[in-house]
This record gives sequence, C-alpha cells and structure tokens, in this order.
Amino acid sequence: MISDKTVARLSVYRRVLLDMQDAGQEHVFSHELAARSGCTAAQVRRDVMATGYTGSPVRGYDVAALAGSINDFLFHSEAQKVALVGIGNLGRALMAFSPRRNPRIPLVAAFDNDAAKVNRVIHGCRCYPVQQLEEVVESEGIRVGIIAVPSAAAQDTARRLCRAGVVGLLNFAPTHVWVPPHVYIENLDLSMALEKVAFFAGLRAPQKEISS
Amino acid sequence: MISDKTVARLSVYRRVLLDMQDAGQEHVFSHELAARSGCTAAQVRRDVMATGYTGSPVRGYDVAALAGSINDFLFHSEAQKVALVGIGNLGRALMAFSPRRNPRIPLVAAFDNDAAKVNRVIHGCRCYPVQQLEEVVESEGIRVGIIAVPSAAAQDTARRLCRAGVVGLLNFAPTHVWVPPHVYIENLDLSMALEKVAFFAGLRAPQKEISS
DNA sequence: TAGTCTCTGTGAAACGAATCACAGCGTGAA
DNA sequence: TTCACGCTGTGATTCGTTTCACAGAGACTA
Repeated sequence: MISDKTVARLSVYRRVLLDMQDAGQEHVFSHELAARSGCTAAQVRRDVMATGYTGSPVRGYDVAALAGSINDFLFHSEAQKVALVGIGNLGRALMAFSPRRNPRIPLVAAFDNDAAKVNRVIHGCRCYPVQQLEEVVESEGIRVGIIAVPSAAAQDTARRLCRAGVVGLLNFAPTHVWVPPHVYIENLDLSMALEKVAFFAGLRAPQKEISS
Repeated sequence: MISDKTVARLSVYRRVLLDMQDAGQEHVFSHELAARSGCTAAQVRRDVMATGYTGSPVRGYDVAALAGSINDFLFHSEAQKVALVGIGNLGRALMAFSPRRNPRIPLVAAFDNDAAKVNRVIHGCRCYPVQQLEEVVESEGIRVGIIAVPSAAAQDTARRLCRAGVVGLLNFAPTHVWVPPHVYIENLDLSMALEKVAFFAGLRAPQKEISS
C-alpha cells in the first residue's frame, strides 16, 4: 500500500526538516523541501499526503509539525532493535553512525567470528562471538539485521538471523540472498553501485580528453 | 536510452556469471541466472538483449560469452579511474574491496584532511592531503569520485571534484548534493536504507511478540 | 524424416510511479 | 469588503518498467 520509494523519500525529508529546525526555520514550502531533497515539489506534496499531515497554502508546512508527523509515520511501532553481523571496516563505519542515529532504531548487538574483535563495547554496542547470534537476537527481541560479512557467509548469516526472528535485513554483501517471504530485505551493493557510476561516467566522458 | 536499472542488473549478472565460470559451468538458462540474481527470467532476457548478445534456445547462454558481452557493454570505454575522498572507516572499507574489483575501475587516489592518514599507501592506493585534490585528479585523469566525508563537507567535496573533471560521483554522505547536469551522481544513503528496513520490519512484526 | 520439447527473443499489455494541472482556500492589500 | 496572489491537495495523465504470451528455432527421439 505504501511505496518503498515514498518511505525512502520521507526519511530524507525528515532529516532535512530536522536540519531546518536546528537552523530555527519554522515554515517550509514544498518546493523548498524538494530542492533540498533532490526531488520535485509535486512529489513532496504526494509523499506528505501519505503521512496524513496537511499544510497551509499560505505558510506552507510547519517544520516541527511535519517532522513530527513523518516521525510518527515512519516509526509508528515499537523501537526496532538492530543487530550487526560482521565487524570489519564496513561494520565499524555503521557503528560509528549510531550517535547521529534515531533512538527508535538502536544498534544493540554486533557479531563477529574473530575472537579478537568480540566481548567488548564499540560505540556503545556490545560485540559477541557469532556463535551467540541466535541466543542474543532472541533474548533481546532484535527485529532488524545488518549483514556486513563476506559474500560467502551472507546466505547463512541471513538464514540464522531470520530463524532467530529478524524480519528486516540490510545486506551489504554483493550476493543475492534468499529470505522467507515475510522478511523484508534491502540490498546495498557497493561494488555494483560503483560499476553503475563508472558506466555512466564512461558515457559522459567520451574519449576526447584521454591523453595517449 | 539504456536504463539505470538495467545497468545495475547487468552488473549483478556479470558477477554471477564469473562465479559460474569459476565453478566450471559452461551454459546457463535465463531462469537459472534469474534465480541467482533475484529477478525474473523475462527480465534477464530483456537485459541480455540490451547487450546485443544472443543465446541458444537449447543450451541457453554460453557463460563465458555472455560474461564477455556484458563486460564489453558495461566497460566499453577507457578504464575509469576512481578517487576516494574521506578515509574513515567507510573509506577504508571501500579500499579493501579493491582486490576483488574490476581492473577497469581502478581506485588510484584517496584524500583526507587528517595529516596522520595521508602520504602512505593503503591497499595499493596512494593517500594524499585533500589540498592536492584538484592537482591529482587532473593529472591522473580521474573521472569518478567517491564521497565518503561527513555531510557538512559533502557539497564542497562534490564541487571540487566536478571542477577537476570528474563526471561520475558515488555519494555516501546523507545529504542531497547538487552537481552540474553533465555529472552522473548515485547516492548511497546508509542511514536512510536502515530506516527503510526498520519501517518495513515494523509493519511485518506487529507488536504481538513484544514482551512487556 | 517427422514430431516433440523447451528454450530464446520480442511485440503487446499491465502495472506503478512521477508529473501535470487545476480547484480551493486563506491571507494581505486596496 | 473585494480582489489578487501563491500555495496546497489531488484527480487525471503520462511515462518508464516489468510481465505476459507466443512465434521461431535447434536438438533429440523414434
């Protein structure tokens, strides 16, 4: 019913609105929000409609109220606890985000199979050996998993997380991962993204400037 | 003319095909490639059509030949040199990918404003102070930039890269970045992705199992 | 040699999302 | 009080992508 892309954009609007709030701005027009989010005014209005909030034709949207409405919409349910599997560079980068992050999406556990990395706390997040994955996920009631392990281990990690009760996955491994139909999975394939950029860069820069 | 999403899927097929080649598989049917790439057989056939390759109704596609055709299609032009700006955890994670990566998309330079991180070589990639960005990008003929700096610095980094001749950008900063119209930009907003997953996880796990 | 089978390639249809375009409204000006 | 303005909310439209559905073709069987 609610589109994937609308949710993505609402998340962007939300961040922009919080920045505006910090800057003391009280009202915002759709075209302004659009410019700062990289989309069109019509799209902003459609998306805002989905949250049920309604603005004023004269003042536009009330920044605080719209931010609140998007918050209620995006984070309507209980806080979604998150587990991270794989404490490599990427995993650590994700943990470093936590301070900026939403308290409704707390990162409560991280797992790794390297004994040197576990049994300590990084950025406020406890690190466990991967053997304890099921145990911790179940006891903490974790519902979201982040897969930041090598490709070869991704499918098995996903399977274990799903069995333990996770219903949302964020997969950084450059591999297609099968999950049960009730689980939502989002793939962020970094090397694919880079190939895409390189492809379009190649189109845009025909060989004229290549020195040889 | 060629769709963004088709390019993304071709990149996925390519990786799957390379895996199959390593495994000694010589032929593959569209539905098999689809299953391993997370899409449908019809979509695979459409996408393959875009590369100009044609398979046999009996044997399916020749793994090596199709991989070659996709390679030619995706990497038709000169190698696209890449620069990374921001050597934090995320930046280092990206550098670590390089061994697995395509020689047609070499990461040739990294920049940071932390003096302690520069003037050395990480994973075969030279690190420079960010002051030298324009100089190195121009002299190396770098066409693709990766923005892995804090949000506040993202727009300025993008501007500098574009001025120096970059025509493709991969942006990890959770901010909308304006670039000139001839530059292709792809945004990978990690925290947005996590919010999206948390949202859909919230929908799928109605509060029944929350203990309290 | 004729028949059957299963796959590819692709026109056509279905679907979903972005955009257009305008009615309705509240405000400020005269 | 009336008018003009510029924005929002939203039905209608357009656009791009995915899916359907089937003709065509090569190999294998008998």
